Amino acid sequence: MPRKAGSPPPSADGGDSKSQRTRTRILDAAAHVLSVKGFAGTRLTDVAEYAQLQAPAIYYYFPSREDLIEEVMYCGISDMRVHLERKLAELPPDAPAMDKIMTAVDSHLRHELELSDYTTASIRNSGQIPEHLRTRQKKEEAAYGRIWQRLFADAISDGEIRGDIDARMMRLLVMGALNWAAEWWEPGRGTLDGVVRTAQMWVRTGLSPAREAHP
Amino acid sequence: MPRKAGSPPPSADGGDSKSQRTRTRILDAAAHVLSVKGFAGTRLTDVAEYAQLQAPAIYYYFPSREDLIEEVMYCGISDMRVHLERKLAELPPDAPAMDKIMTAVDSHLRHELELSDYTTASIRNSGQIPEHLRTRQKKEEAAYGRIWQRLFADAISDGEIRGDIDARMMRLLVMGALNWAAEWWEPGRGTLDGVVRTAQMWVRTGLSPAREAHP
Amino acid sequence: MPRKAGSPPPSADGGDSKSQRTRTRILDAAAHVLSVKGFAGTRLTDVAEYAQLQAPAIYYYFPSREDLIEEVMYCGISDMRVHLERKLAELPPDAPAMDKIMTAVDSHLRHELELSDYTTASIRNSGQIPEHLRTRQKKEEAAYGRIWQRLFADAISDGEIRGDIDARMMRLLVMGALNWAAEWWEPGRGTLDGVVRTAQMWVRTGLSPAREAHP
Amino acid sequence: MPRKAGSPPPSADGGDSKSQRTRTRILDAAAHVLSVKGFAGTRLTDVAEYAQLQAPAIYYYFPSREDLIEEVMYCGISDMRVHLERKLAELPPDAPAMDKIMTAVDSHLRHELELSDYTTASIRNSGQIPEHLRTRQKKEEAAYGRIWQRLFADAISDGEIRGDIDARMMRLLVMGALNWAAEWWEPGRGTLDGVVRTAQMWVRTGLSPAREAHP
DNA sequence: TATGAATGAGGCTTCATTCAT
DNA sequence: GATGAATGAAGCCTCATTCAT
Repeated sequence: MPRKAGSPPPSADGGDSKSQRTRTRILDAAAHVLSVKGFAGTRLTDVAEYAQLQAPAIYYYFPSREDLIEEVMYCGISDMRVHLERKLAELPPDAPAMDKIMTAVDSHLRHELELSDYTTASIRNSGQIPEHLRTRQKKEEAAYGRIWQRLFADAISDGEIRGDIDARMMRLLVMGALNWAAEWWEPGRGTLDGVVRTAQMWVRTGLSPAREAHP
Repeated sequence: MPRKAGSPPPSADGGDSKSQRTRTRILDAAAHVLSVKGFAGTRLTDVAEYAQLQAPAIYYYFPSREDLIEEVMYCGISDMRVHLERKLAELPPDAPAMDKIMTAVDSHLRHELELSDYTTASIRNSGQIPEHLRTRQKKEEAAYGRIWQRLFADAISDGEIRGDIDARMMRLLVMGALNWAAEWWEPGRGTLDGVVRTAQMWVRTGLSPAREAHP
Repeated sequence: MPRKAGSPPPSADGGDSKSQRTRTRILDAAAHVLSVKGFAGTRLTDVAEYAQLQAPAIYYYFPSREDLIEEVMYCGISDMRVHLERKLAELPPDAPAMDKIMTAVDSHLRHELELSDYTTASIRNSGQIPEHLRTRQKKEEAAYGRIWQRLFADAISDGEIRGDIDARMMRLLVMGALNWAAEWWEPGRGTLDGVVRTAQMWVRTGLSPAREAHP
Repeated sequence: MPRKAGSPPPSADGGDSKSQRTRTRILDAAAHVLSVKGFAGTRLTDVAEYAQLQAPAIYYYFPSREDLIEEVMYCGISDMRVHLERKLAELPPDAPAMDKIMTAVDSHLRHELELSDYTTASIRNSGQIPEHLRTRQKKEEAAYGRIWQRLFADAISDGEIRGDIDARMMRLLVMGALNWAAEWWEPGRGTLDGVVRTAQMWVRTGLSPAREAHP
C-alpha cells in the first residue's frame, strides 16, 4: 500500500515500486495543472488525464483533492529549499557573502524555470489557497526565507550590501523579480543562462555600496 | 438600461445614476474577489455578497460571469496605463530618461498597492484565464509594455542605462519585482513610500552604467 | 382600469380604449408564442417583445402568467365555437345534415388556419397544460364537441352517414385530421380553399352509406 | 463507457449490459416525459425520477439535455419507419396498393398508441423543438413520408384511389387523423382494434374512386 | 490496483414576479 | 400606464467523492 500524504516528498527515496512511481506521476500532474489553472481551477479529472489514469484512482494514493494539492504546495517550496541548501554547501565555507547571494539567485531561477512545475504552482497559488492547506508550506516558506535573510544580513555586516536600505524590503523585491520570471520566461526566447546572468548583475550592482564617495 | 460590457471603465466618467453606481459596485466587488480567489475560484455569490445584492442582479448589468471578469481584467491594466501616461505627461518634456523610469516605478507601485484590486486581479490572473477573455487585456498589456520599452530604449541611448545588458530581460525583471509586491506588501508593515523609494533605488543603481572606471 | 382576466374575449365588444387594445395585443402575442413554443416554453419576455412592451407591463392586464395563458386557451376554443355556431345559423334550417357537417369542416379549418394563433395554441397545448388551467377551456371544448356530436347524430338518423360505424371514434378521427392541418399547412403551398375542399370530399365520401347495394 | 448519443436506437440490439439497460431506461423516461410535458417542460429531474436515478447520472450517458431529447425525437420517428417497412415487407409482393395503405394505417396507429411514448413525443414536439435538434429526425420524417407518398402514388396509378384529388393534401390529412389519435385515445374507451378498423374504413371508402357512374 | 457507475453539493443562469417611480 | 431595478425559486450542469467489482 502506498504511503499516506504526509510522507516523504515524491522523489525522496528510492521507492521505485510501480506504486511509488504512479504516486509521483499523479503528484507531477497535479503540480502541472495547479500551476496553470490555479487552485480552484484544478480538477481531478484534468490531473488524472495528465497522469494517464482515471480520476478515482487518485484516491488510492491521496485521501482527497485537498491533500494532494497540499502536498504539491509543500513539495514546491521544500524542494526549493533543499536545492538551495545543497548549492550553498558546495561553496567554499569562506566564500564572500555576495557570492552566496549570486548562488541563491542562480539556484532559485534554475529550479523555478527549469526543474519544476511544483515551484510555479507553489508560487502562483500562495495567495489563493485556504489557510489550512498551507501550514506545512508556510513553515517551509519561512525556512527558505530565513536562508535568504541570513545571506542578506551577512552581506550587510560584511559591507557587501549598502547599509542604507530596508533589508527586508529589498529581499522581497529581489525574490519577487525572480518569482515573476515564471510568468514571462519561455525557453524559446533567450537562454536561461542569460536570465540568470542578468538577474545576478542587477542584484550585485543594485545592492553594492555606492562608490561615489571614494575619489 | 445599464451599459453593456465594453463600456467605459468604472471610475471613468460622472455616470452617477444609481444604476451606473451599482454597476461599478459590482465591478469593484468582482475585482476584489478575483484578486483573492483567482479566476476559477471567483463565485458570483461572493461577488454579489461583497457588492451587497443578490447574485442574479449581476445579470442585469453583465451578460455573464465571463463578461464581468473580462471587464475587470481589462480595466485593471487599462487604468494602469492611463495612470502612467498621466504621470509621464506631468514631467517636463526634457526630463532625464532615468527620471521618467523612476516615475514609472512610482506610478506602477502606487497604483498597484494603493488604488486598486483591479490591477492585482489583472496581474495575478493573467496566467489562469482562458485566452478568449484576454483579447482586450492583452492589447492593453502590450501597450503598457511598449511605454516601458520606450523608456528603457531612451535611457539606453542617452547613456543612462548601461548598454551591456539585454534590455528586454531587464525590463521584465524590473516589472516582475514591482508586480510581485502585491503578494507581500501590507499597509501595516512599512510605508508605501518606503517601498517606492527602495525599488527606485534598486532600479537606478542597478541599471546605471558602472562607475568603477572613474577613479 | 382594464378588466380582469375572466372578462369577455378580447375582440368581443367595442372596448376600443387604448387600454383595451393593449390588452388585446398582449393576448394576441401570448397566443402566438404559445402556439409556437408550447406551454412551458412561453416566456413573458417573449410575449412582451411580440406585443412591443416590457414584461412587467403585462401584470397590469393579467394577474399572472398562468391567467394569461388560461385566457388564451379559453379564447381559442371559445372563438371556434362561436364561429361555428354563427356559420350554422346562416344555413337554412332544413339544410341536409351532411351539408351542416360540410359547413363545420369549413368553419373549423378556416378558423384554425386563417384566423388565429389562438386555436393553434389551444389545440397544440391541450395535453401540456396543468389541469387547473383548463377548466373553462374544457367546458368550451365539450360544448364544441357536442355540436359536432349532434351533427353526426342527426346525419346518422337521417341516413346520410352509414350506421355501421362507431360515431364517436369517427368524429374524433375527423376532427383530428382537421386539427393536425395546422402542423403542415402553409399559405405558400396550396390554397386554403383546396384544403377545405379535399377535407370535405374525404369526409363526405368516407362517411356516406355504401352505394354498392343500389344497382 | 456507454455509447454516445447517436448510437443505435434503444431497443435495437441485445446490448444487455447493465449500462446499456440504464441508458435505455433513461431514454424511455425522457420519451415519456417529453410526450406529456413538451420540449420546454421536460425537466431532467422528472426524467431521472421516472428512470429511478438522480439527475446527474443522466450525464454519464448523454452529454446534455438537448442530446437526450434529440435522440428521443430521432428514435420516435425512426422506429416508426422501421416498423412500417417490416410490416410492408410481410405482405405478398403483389398485394393490391390499397391493402398496403391499410397496412400502413394499421402500423402507424398500433405503433403510436400501443408501443411507444417515443412516437407521441416525436409527433407532439415536432413544432416546438429548436431546428438544430431536428436534423436527424427531419431526415427520418422525410423518409417515412416518402413511403406513404409512394403508397399513394401506386394506388392512384392502379386506379385504387380516385385521381381527382390533391394526393399530397390527402396524404397529410390522413396522417393527421392518425397522429391526432394519440391525443384522444385511451385504452379504457374502445378497443385499439376498433380504432384501426374505423380509420381503415374511412380511408378506404373515402379515397376509392366514386361508383356513382356505374348504374 | 484500477475502473465503471452513481450521487450530493454547489455553481451559473433564467425567469416570473414585485416594487418604487 | 409603464418601466427600471431587483429578487427568489428553480433548472442545467460540473465535480469531488464513493462503492462495487
